Amino acid sequence: MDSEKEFLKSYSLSDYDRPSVTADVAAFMIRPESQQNYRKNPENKLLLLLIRRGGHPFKDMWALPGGFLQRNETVEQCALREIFEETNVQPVSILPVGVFSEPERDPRGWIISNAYASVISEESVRQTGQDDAADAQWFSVSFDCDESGAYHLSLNYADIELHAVLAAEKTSFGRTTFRILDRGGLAFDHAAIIAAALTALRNEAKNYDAIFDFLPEKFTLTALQKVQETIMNVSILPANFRRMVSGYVEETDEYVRGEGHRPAKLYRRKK
Amino acid sequence: MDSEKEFLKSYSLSDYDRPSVTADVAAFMIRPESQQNYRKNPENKLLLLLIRRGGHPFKDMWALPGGFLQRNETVEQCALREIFEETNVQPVSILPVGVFSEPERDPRGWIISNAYASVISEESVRQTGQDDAADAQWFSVSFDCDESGAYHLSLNYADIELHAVLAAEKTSFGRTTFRILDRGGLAFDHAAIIAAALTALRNEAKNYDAIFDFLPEKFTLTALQKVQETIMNVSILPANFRRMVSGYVEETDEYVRGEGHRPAKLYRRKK
DNA sequence: CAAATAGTGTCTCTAAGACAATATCAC
DNA sequence: GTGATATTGTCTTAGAGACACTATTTG
Repeated sequence: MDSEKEFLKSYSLSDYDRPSVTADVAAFMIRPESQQNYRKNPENKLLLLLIRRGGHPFKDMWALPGGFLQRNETVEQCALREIFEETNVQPVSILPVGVFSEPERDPRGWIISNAYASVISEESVRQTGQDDAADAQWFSVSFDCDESGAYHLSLNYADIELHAVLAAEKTSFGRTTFRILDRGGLAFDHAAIIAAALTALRNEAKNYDAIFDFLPEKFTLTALQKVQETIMNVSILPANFRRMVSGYVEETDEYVRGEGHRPAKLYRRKK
Repeated sequence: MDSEKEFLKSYSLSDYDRPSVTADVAAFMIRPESQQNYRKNPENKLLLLLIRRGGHPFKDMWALPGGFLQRNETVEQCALREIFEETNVQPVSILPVGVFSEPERDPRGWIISNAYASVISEESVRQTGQDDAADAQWFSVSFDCDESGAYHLSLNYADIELHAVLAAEKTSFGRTTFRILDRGGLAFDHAAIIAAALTALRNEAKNYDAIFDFLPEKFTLTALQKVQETIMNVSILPANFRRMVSGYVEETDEYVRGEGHRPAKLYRRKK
């Protein structure tokens, strides 16, 4: 073991060329949109946090929050730190999406990105009173495939509309990666990262793992169902949804009253 | 755009501290073990490629093949390159397993690892006539959970037996990560990487995506079933397995004869 | 009572597990 | 014929989709 100590003392990593490493986070939130009819339940909108770039490159374009990996932290911790710095919210869960390391992906040089998706509850953002800096905004998201097989990612905030076009490429093990055809106002390769993050999020939502973190601790089953429908972009019959999530939730004693219709029991995530 | 060019000219990444980045690959293969009775079909063994470390740190311990990311390649390309350098086989498919970036994971300094699992057919290894260097060997793998919840990873080659013990930790989105309790002769945090790779591989095998690459282009359904059983560590009734994979394979005109029992039709992966 | 959601019951259909039965070869 | 695998058919069961129905509240 002496020889190992000796070896490490003389060992230097500086001979090798090293990339800069970042963590970029696609932070999602779901916001209820109130209806005209007071009796109707609100519809949901899926939102994604974007930051307007203040400097070059891609100045004034929109990008995912992210930053450089620091010594003494893991890439997961870096992702959590970046999200907290932007939103003042500590997300409960982050989901690894992939590593983006195309040599030419960043004009500043050799920078590889570890991408994560994270889920933030609308309640926690409202409570922390996030300062509405003009350079950080929640964009509503739509992501669909057209007849020709091209994927369209639309992001909207106020009168700002970003529209990226991507091609899906099958890779090994049934995975898909996205190639950017038109980055549509998004910086770097972030359109491809967002597409991958949405795909990962939908995959997780299949087994109800990704949906609870969008909501407060106690929720109605209808609210949970709307979250699921918003993420997966499908519609589900209430009877079937209740049966399917019944194993993942438990009742509380509380009800939501005063909505112009039958009160709904509040549920909690099981275990 | 002039100002962007100007900015990039003066931009330097060298102000930031940067980690070294590696790709480490858990390369799996399945080898048929011939039986006493010539009439019986062979049993399968799951094998993993390990390299004996020639230098410090962890000198003489066993490690996954891997190496430093080079400029002008992606981490996937780096993983493929490393596998090719060790086996002379170009694997068809690699599966991202995760990023391992604990600050203290490598005594040489700040080195983060991108882990991949890959699948190699026994046929391709046999054809390329891999040189049996004593420092690169295929170990048979067993990975199980005991009653107390601890995971045991056993790797065997000839009289070498490595036995690592790990604890599973639930993380967000129903994912599990492994913490090493006893690294059992494996270098660095590679026991945890191997555990994560096996978990990822089993997940992919569920939808029959991971099993075809273990076999040559044409195969019998029984051979395919044995691969599935070996990876998932379960046993399946032949009638049911045939029904389940029927959508993923297509017949050929060829048969395997001379095995002491009814000839089996050869199949091919569909599309 | 009307409008809306909350919640239950049940029929059907599909896919997987279990198992019985038949087919076909080498020796 | 014997012993092995190859292959097919069918009964059962679990879970998801469809849909009809009841329950409860506000205005």
